[in-house]
Amino acid sequence: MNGKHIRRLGFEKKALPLALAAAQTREAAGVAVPEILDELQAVQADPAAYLAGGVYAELAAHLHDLGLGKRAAEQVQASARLHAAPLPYRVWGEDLIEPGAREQMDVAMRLPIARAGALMPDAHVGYGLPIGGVLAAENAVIPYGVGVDIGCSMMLSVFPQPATSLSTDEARALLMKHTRFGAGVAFEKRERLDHEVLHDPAWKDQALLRHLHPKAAEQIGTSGSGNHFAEFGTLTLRAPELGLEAGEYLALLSHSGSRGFGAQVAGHFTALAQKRWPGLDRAAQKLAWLPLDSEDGQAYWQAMNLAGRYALANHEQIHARLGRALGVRAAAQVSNSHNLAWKQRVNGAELIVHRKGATPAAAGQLGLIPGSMADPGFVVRGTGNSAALDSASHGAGRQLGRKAAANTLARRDVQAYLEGRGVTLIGGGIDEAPQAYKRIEDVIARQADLVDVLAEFRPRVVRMDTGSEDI
DNA sequence: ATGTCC
Repeated sequence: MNGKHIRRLGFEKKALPLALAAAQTREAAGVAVPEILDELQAVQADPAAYLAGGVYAELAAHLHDLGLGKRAAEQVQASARLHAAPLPYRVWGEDLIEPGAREQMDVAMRLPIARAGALMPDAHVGYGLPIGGVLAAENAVIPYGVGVDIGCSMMLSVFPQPATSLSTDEARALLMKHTRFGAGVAFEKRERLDHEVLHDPAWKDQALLRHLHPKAAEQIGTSGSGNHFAEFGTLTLRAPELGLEAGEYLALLSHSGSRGFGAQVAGHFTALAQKRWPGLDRAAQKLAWLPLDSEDGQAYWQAMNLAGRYALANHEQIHARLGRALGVRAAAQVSNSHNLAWKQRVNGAELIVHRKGATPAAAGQLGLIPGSMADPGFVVRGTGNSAALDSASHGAGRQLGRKAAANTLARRDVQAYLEGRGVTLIGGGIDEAPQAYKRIEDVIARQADLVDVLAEFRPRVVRMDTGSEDI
């Protein structure tokens, strides 16, 4: 009797020495080898029957545990199975939304962890959850339900002086000197500013965060690429609001996120989530989630919230640098995150509400909904619509994808659009052309029951990343 | 969205 006989029966790893020891005991007791092999096969077939005692008990216990482990793993994967039909959800501005975004939201509403959802009128196709998608999940957070740019957000500063007090040339010079745009861009060493968010104790809690801290420190106060911008313009208040009298004011509006730091956090935890559910339906692979009560889920929650605070710190520095250069203190400031997840009570239960390109719009909550580089943006106040999970759109939303915009739009079309509205543009790729976006007036009109408009902001001097194709 | 890897 030797290991070869045992291995041939399919015993491996820890079961192999256990089976061999039992077999040798039987052999010493005078049992013939073919009979022992029959007994081993019987233990293999039904380990539970041999648990009570005897020479095969230890082997049986081990095989029994293996079986339980396998069944548990199967149960875990079964718990990831999608529902056959999506939970019902409301859509605002259905006539403005491409079918692909609806299909993505349908898949999200079939997730076993989904409890409620809504689609905003700026919705368009994204990775996993569509942009403009709102999804409430139970005890789970979906990295791609938040998005790659964790904490992407808006900030508005209103200055107590007329819009005409800053010339186009002055505005352009200020933006060129005090903002930084582009992927990978950081502030020059001697220009860097400190911020309390860089001293947040959370940075020391995870190896990933410790590793990303230097990048965060060098990129703080920068604006990134894509649809991010910083712009001076005119804010029109038709009635007293924000602690200000009605009138026209000089204002600064910025759109920025958590830069390389947030992108790497998103990538790290998306990979962990996808690894966790190898059997997940292909259609939902990018919606892989982390249980909030798991170690990975807790780590993501901490990193995500740190990235959210960091993104707002970026805006604070953008506004502080430009405000200081202007020599004025802002009379009012509004900001909001539109790529983040929040704990929120929904129909009496505490759920995780993901907003991926959606503005929080609880009753009385202030928010900012920008149009495009040459179209107005709006200061809004939420109405607290529960069917929308207290949300609104985060902008106009794309009607052309980046490639489609580059293929169908011409520079002169964009220049004419900018000239017609008196907008000066620094940088800005063709894929960010106003014509690539839905009409903001339509998008605002479709969500009259989600937000009240308090003020209109018209951009005058806009800075964006150069992009691949300069206008 | 990000400088293609944590």
